[in-house]
Amino acid sequence: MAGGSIGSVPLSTPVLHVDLDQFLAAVEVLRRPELAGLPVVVGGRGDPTERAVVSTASYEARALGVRSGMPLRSAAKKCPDAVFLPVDFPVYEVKSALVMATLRAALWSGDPVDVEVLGWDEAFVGLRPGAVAADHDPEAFADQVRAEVLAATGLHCSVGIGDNKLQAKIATDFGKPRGVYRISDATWFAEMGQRPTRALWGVGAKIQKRLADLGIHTVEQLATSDARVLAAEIGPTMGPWYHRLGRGVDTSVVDPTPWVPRAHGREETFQTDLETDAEIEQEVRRIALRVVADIDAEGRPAWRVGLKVRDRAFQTVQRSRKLPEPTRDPEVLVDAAVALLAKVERRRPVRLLGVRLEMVEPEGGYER
DNA sequence: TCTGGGGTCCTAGGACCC
DNA sequence: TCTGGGGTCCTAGGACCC
Repeated sequence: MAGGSIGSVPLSTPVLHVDLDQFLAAVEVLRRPELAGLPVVVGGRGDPTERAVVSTASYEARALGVRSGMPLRSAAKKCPDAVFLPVDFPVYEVKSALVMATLRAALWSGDPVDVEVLGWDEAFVGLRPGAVAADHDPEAFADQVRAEVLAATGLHCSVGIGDNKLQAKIATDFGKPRGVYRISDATWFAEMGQRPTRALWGVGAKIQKRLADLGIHTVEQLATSDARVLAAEIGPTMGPWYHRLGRGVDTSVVDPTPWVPRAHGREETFQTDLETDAEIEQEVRRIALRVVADIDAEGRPAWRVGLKVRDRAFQTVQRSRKLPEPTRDPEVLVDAAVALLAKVERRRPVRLLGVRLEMVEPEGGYER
C-alpha cells in the first residue's frame, strides 16, 4: 500500500498515471497525416451547426480558445478554419485497447505491472504487491512507457508519478504534453499548497464554492482545516475524504480487475425540440430499445429503469422505478420507460430524453 | 453560441415496520 | 392524547469524472 511502512522501512511504492495527449484528435491526425499542425476539433457528428459539444480539441485549436465541453457552435465561432470531425467510437476503442495492452505488457525493471484503466485514454500503472520499490526507478520507467506506447500506437502520452494514485493523477497535467512529472509526499505542499482546492482530483466547482464559504480556498488550508467541521458541513463520508485529498493522502491501490458496468444508459439531445406526446413516447421507445440491446450484450437483466427529461429551458428531471423482478424482456423494459413519462409534468417542449437500465450484480458481485 | 453523452457514488427525505 | 426511536427500502437529485 503506497505510503505505508513497516517499522522504520518506508514502503512507498511509486505509481504512474499515463494519459494520452489530445487522444481523439491525435488518432484522427494519425489517420489523416495532412491534418498535422492544423486546429482539429472532434465532437458530435462533426457538424458545427448542430447541438453538440467538443470532445477533444488539438493543441492548435486549444491555442485559439477551443475547449472540451464547449458547444461546437462556439468552437466554430472562435476558430472558423478548424477541421471539424465526428466522434468515431469504434476507432478510439481499438486504439485504446492497443494502448492498454502495451501498458500491461510493460516490464518495470524486469517485473510485471498492474494496470487500472480509467477511461479511453488514461490508466494507472503500478508494481504488483510485494515488489521492492528501491529496485524500480519510476522516471526511467516513465520514459520507457512513453516510448513503448509511441512505438506501438503512434500516440504520444504524458506520465505522472506519485507516491499514490492521487499524486500521480495530478502530476500528469504538470507534465503535459509529452512529458513526465513527479509529485511525492515530500513535494506535495510545495507543489499544491497554494493552489485552489479545485486543482484536486475530486473537487469540482460546487465543492470549491462550499469550501470557500468555510474559508477554505487553498489546498493547504484544506489540509490544515478541522476534519470534524468538514464532516459536519459536508458529510461524514465526503468531509473526511476531502480532508485527505488536501493532504495528498490516498490509500487506494492500483486495481487491475476488469471494469464491470453497473448500468447502461443512452440519452439524446434532439436537434429540434419535441412538441407532442406521441413524438416523445416514440423517441423513448426507440432509445429504450437501444439500451436493451446494450444490456443484452452484457448478458445481465435489469432491475431498475430510469428516465431523464430535459426541456427547452434546460430544466431536467429524472424518474425511476424498481421492477417487480429483474428482466431482459424488451417489451417490459420499454413499457416501463414509457410509463415513467406519466410521472413527469411537462411544461415545455422537450430537448433531451434519456433511458437508463441498472443491471443486477454479476455472479460473484463487483470485485472492486 | 446556450449548455453532449457515458458513467459512478453519496445524500437526503419519505414510507413503512418494529 | 401525545409522543418515541431505529432500521431499511425506495426515489430524486447533486456532484464529480472522462
